[in-house]
Amino acid sequence: MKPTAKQVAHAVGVSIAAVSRAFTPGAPIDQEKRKMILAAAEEIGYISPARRTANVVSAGTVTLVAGSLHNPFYPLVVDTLARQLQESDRRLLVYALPADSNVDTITEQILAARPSAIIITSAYLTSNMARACRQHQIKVVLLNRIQRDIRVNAVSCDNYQGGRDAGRLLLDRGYQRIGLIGGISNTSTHTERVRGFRDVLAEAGKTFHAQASGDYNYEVAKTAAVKMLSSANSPNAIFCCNDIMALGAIDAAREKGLRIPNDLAVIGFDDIPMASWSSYCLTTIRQPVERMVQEALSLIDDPTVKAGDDGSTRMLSGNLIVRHSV
Amino acid sequence: MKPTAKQVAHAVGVSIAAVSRAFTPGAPIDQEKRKMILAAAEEIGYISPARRTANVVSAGTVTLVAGSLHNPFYPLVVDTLARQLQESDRRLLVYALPADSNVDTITEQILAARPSAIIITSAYLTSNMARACRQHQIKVVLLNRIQRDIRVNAVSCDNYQGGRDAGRLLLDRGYQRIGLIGGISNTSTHTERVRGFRDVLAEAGKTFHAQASGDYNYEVAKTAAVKMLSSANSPNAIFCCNDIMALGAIDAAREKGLRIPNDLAVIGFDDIPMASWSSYCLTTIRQPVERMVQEALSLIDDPTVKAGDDGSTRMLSGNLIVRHSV
DNA sequence: TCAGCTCCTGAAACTTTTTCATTATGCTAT
DNA sequence: ATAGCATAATGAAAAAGTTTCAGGAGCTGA
Repeated sequence: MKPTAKQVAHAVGVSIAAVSRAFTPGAPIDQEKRKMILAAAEEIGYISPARRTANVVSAGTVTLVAGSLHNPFYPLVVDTLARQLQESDRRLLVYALPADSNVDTITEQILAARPSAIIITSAYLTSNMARACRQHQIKVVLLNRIQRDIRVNAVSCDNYQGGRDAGRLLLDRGYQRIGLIGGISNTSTHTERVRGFRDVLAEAGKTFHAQASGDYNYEVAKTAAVKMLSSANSPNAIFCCNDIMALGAIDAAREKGLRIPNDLAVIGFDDIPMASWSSYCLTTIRQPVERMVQEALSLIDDPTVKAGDDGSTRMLSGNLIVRHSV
Repeated sequence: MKPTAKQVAHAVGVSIAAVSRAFTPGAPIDQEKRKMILAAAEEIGYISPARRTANVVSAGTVTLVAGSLHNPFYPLVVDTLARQLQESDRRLLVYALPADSNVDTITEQILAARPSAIIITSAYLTSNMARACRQHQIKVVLLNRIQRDIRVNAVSCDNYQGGRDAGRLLLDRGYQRIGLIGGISNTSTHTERVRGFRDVLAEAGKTFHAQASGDYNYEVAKTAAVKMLSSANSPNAIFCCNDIMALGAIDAAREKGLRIPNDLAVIGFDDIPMASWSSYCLTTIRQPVERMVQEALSLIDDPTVKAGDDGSTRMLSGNLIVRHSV
């Protein structure tokens, strides 16, 4: 038997009309009374019809908070997510963050839409927002981001292992002067990839021959690569923390007349569509986007995963895709 | 006096229950009868309560139907749209169409969410869907698409003029053997750009020196360019109907040892971020994405533009961005 | 032909919203 | 102080809308 307004009215000792008003924003009713009614309604499990239809609309909606879509990896995520949601008859709500801002700037806006689940990628989850989500019973999943200070659910490629794989390949191929172009230094993707790469080099008794920051940006990485390749005794292999930087490095090398991979080997990370373009044939670590998105959604769908709980991290291994740039 | 279900019921000659059912998805009612009721309701101006509350919820949400996000131009649109909507406290709902399918495959899904406005880009609006939207009082705006058979609102870059500008530049620079790599032939972007380009050449008494289809795809365009450049007496300038194809053409030329622009001039269309990468420095026609999105939203916000009305087309001029590929 | 089935329907029961008359409350001008 | 007035909150009842239910129409297969 479905709970009705009548039951709530009886429990609180008011008229049915009062219950209806309690659920209507702007209706003339005492705030104290409204609170009591809302509390009683929650206890009994009564949901007003208006709220019911609103729920139906928002139930099938997953919210994605993305950073800039300039790195082609993220459109890939959006695309995959949208498709997978469509298959299960759900919708995708997208927020794009202004460059280098954190989630807080639009937290209120996001919460106002009362989403039932949020996927955050390429942006920091602040403890502020984490608390708000916990309070509102909203599930949060970090995608391609890991954050140690806030214990929330996260899905990520095994960036450490990916970094190791990249390093191992370069070592196996016998490259001696190995350089690194890093991403944005306070991101988990950057630190983990670098750590994996460094560890495997260290195990072989090697260190970086050269090192620079590329800011996860084509132009910055290209400039860094030019500089790196201009030095005497320049590296003959470079690991770039993502693909667009790797493309920048390749273009830099070509401008200097170096041939890939004969004069310089380049390896990237992500496997964006451009990596397979025949001009680049970039060797890279493929992030299993399809499966990452699947995992993120399964975390959201899993009823045993509660909104307020401390989360776990699901780590998926990437695939070394060997093309011709190494 | 607000229109009621009773009036509708009376007008059609059915029970009030039937009217209620007509507005409830999945309720058992004859489709013919539902249509009649919906039509009468529209005439009388009756809106079901569920629809009414749903409207409030979805009022701040704009739906975008995009094709594949593989062409970097579309992530640009998504990004811009998301930001502009955020500024006015609204949300963006994204649908991604599986490659080469039309809107019909997800029409029902889209309509089930009861959007108040839809922006369609990179996908055909079928008359089917147009009719459905008209029935549900949903505003539709085509972005970067024009369709002559269905009169709906559209915002587009002036592709014809852009094609002309491209042609003029090549003529002014004195190129004699001019080739064309087209996009997908039944899109308005393709036909208009080609038409403008062809017209300006014709006015100078010239025709295409070579012509091929690149399918709006890097690899296809690159292959086409290789073939085009292998023929005896190959073109020394190529207009590509969008930027990724132009990048393909440049890469093809370089593989054949040609230098840009000395041996081959290439001009694209869109001005995607990669066009400005220093390896390409692609000369191209910039689509004014920011303003296109603005116009699309202003069409949606303009209360004098009615959902069911025949629409108008707003044409914005593109900008010729001269870099070093011509 | 007819039982069995599905699908559709209006009446009626039920739920919720809205209207309306009433009361309570507080403020102002005398 | 207190009459006069405006405002807000309330329940009863009317109105509006949804859901249930019993039946009827049409189809199908024995």
